[in-house]
Amino acid sequence: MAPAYQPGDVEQRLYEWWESRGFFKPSHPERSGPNAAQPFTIIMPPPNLTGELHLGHALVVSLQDALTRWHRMLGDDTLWLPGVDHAAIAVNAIIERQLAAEGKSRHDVGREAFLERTWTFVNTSRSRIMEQHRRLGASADWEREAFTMDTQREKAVRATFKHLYDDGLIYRAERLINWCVDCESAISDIEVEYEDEAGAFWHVRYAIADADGTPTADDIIIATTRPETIPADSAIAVNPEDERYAHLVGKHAIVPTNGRVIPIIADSAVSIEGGTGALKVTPGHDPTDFEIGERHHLPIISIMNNDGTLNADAGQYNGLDRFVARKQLVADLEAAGRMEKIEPYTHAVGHCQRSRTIVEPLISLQWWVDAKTLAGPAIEAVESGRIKFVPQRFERVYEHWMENIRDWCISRQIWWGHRIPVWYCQDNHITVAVDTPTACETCGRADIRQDEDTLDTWFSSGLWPHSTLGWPDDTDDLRRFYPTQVMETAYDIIFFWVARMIMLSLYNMKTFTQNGAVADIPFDTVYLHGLVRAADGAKMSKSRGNVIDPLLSIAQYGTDGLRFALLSGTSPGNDQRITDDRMEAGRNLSNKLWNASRFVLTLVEPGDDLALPAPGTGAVEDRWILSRLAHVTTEVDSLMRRFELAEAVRQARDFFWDEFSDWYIEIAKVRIRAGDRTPMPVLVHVVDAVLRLLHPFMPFVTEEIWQRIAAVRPDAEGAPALIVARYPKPDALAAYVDDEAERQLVAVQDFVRGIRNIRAEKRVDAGRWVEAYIAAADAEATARSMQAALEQLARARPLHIVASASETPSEGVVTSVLSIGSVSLPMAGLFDLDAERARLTKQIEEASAEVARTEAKLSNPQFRDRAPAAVVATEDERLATARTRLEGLRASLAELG
RNA sequence: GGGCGAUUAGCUCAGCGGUUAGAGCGCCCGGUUUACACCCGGUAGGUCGAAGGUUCGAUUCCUUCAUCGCCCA
Repeated sequence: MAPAYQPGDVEQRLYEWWESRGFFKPSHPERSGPNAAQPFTIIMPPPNLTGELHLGHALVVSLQDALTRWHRMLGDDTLWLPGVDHAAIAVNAIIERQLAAEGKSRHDVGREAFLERTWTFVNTSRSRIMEQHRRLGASADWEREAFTMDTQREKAVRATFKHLYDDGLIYRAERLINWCVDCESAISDIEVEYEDEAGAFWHVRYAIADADGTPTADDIIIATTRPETIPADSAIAVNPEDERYAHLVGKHAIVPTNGRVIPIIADSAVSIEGGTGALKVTPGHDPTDFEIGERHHLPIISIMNNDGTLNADAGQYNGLDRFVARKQLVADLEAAGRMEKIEPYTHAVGHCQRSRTIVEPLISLQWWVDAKTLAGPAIEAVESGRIKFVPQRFERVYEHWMENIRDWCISRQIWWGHRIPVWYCQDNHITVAVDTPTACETCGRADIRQDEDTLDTWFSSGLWPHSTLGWPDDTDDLRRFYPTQVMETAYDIIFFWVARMIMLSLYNMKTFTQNGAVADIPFDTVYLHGLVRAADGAKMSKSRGNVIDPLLSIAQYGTDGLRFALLSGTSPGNDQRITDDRMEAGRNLSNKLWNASRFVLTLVEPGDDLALPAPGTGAVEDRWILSRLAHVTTEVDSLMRRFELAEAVRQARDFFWDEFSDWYIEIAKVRIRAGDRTPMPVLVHVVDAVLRLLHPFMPFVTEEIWQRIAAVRPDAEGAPALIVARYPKPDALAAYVDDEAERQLVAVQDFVRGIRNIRAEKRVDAGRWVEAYIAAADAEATARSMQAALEQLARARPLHIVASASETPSEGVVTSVLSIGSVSLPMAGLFDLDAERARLTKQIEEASAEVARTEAKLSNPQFRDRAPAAVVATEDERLATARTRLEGLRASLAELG
């Protein structure tokens, strides 16, 4: 084995081997009998196919792969199903940009050629993002890889559309929608992002009309942030409580740009404090105004074209771009003396999530999903606890959103995506079908044409938990793996994915049963992770130029190093910062695992008996490390069950590095050099167990080493690879828990540290051997049994082990009094009486403080009465220990004279 | 406007009712101890954002406030 771990030599080879052996596929179809396995399924939330691999993906893969590998090792029938999302608007825009570069529009080339071109792009892009996922070690079942646009998913989309339509939950209606001028498409409410922008409140003076509609001298001033919509005004509204305008309600005003007469109405939606208190009402271009318009039966005037220019209804502004029109209109109002004042004003402006351009509310005929009806069961599923969120606080975010949900606009005016499965005949009869129809359902005419629009990408993503398993067909996968166990995604995606997956799955799967019970939920746990931020806490983005390329990190630190960094830094629902330090720590851990294992492997000799000793037998340090392993195994198990992956990996790491490597191996070395082979089974066993514990987090280095371990000690169950070997089970190790051995080893560590401490303090050369005394108290037998190891670790020879401090010399020795016993080093020439006195005095102060603190606590009758007995007992014990130590220190000081 | 999160050692973060509050990195001191310098040994470093309250006991629970960030309207 090489003296340092080289991830580059290992990763690709192992990955290909795992995949070729079929280890990524679910392996335990048996659900009853002795080998019964329960299913564990994670459906990968589909990454956007245009995406370049970033650290967000790396975190997703690290988390989902860790959960998957853990469950696979637990023996579950484990499936991690990968897939890709077709990212309709993004891809459509890319192809349109390509065409634009050639001086063409999509309309020039036509739908068919456009889609042909799109598919070519999609097929290459798709494989790249999944290839990159493989580099991260994703143990997903690639044979089941799904795509939101493939045939099976298309079938699911059409079936869902038809069912919803037949149930009256999908309808077509003309309503105010969010229009993206750049995408030339409607987008849904959640695809609009609001950003504060510096704008203005334009205060415009509208003349009051008399009964004939002629302007009077009287007027009313409105404040607007969107003067270009003035030609579309339908009314002026004031608050009914607003006394300033009470006399004008019921009268009429004149639209300054075109002289149209509009009513002045009272509506409580108008804020008295906002602006001038008088609001121009433009139902065709503002959602609030649209609602006011509905209440007052106002006409809806639409003055904008789909490309953001104004239309003929805008009069003289016909043909102008919306921003040009605004400037022109403001200039005209100023010229006409209608502009009272212009006030700087910062307000939230809606932008298209994709194109970043300002969204226009426009009236448009679109397809809608009745989200309110679907939300009912979706709320119930979470409130009843059938679906749980980790961390739980996001349940409230989810419920709040669901309770206030509005109908979902699902049609898009772009070509890439699932074309709406609706056909119209000449008489505009509607036919909705799963299989492409040849005639109108109503009148039988054959000349039908399909709706030109496509569906929101998230409509197909919302079906993902069941469409990937073969729904609407009755498939083995669906019966075997639905409902899934975990949906793991980022918290900022709750509304996009999680909410819609829950709504649509509950709807489609409402009659699905498992073992005779309704099994409609898509997953029982939603695990939400946070954002990966740059080292300075900033969000990573291309425009900031602070993006870390995971592939470069992998090249530098190994996949395991990167995964360790991401996994040890994540806690449910919280953002994390990624730094080189953390990845370095991961690389170092890989190397430490490699070297510790390499060392153990070089020690193994052909004749060694590698069977673990029975519980309670063997050397005290063997019992100690096995007891610690049992504790760590239990701890990791319970942390994993609570999705505390970072803490689990830390515990495993700390055990391996601090206890096993720094102490157990060092102690075992001494025994082995003396010809004692009994540490061998313990060494091999602990390395094996640590590799198992860490495999879900750092799959490559652990597998690479484990293969060599298995070569000298084959897996008890014959597993050919760590990826399919058994995870350490807490109950199997419970018998090895040994409190007394742990207590004894704490004393041993204290002896060694005590001596090292004095050596460092007295500047004894690191390589020099010194004489030392250990007054071991009730760890005497242990100290004697470990004499050689103690000598080596403390570099102390001759080392005298005695029962109590009274048996050590008192002249010229430097002493440390420990919780159990004490150590002292004869210092001869180096001994400085004053320094020693000062040292002991300082320690006495600390010990006295501790005694005083503990005494105060224990002498409080309230504490004795009300604190749990176990806590009181701990304090009693602490006091006794502190007193003993204090006495020892005082005795040492007294002996100095 | 409503809600959520964060605030702990120089940095990044654990801990979330009961030890003298921990880790990694960094700093300082010492190391060619035959697994590992991607390492080993030893130090230093914190009134746990502020103020109240509950409790025998608060970094941990409650209230208010401050700063930063996010979500919703």
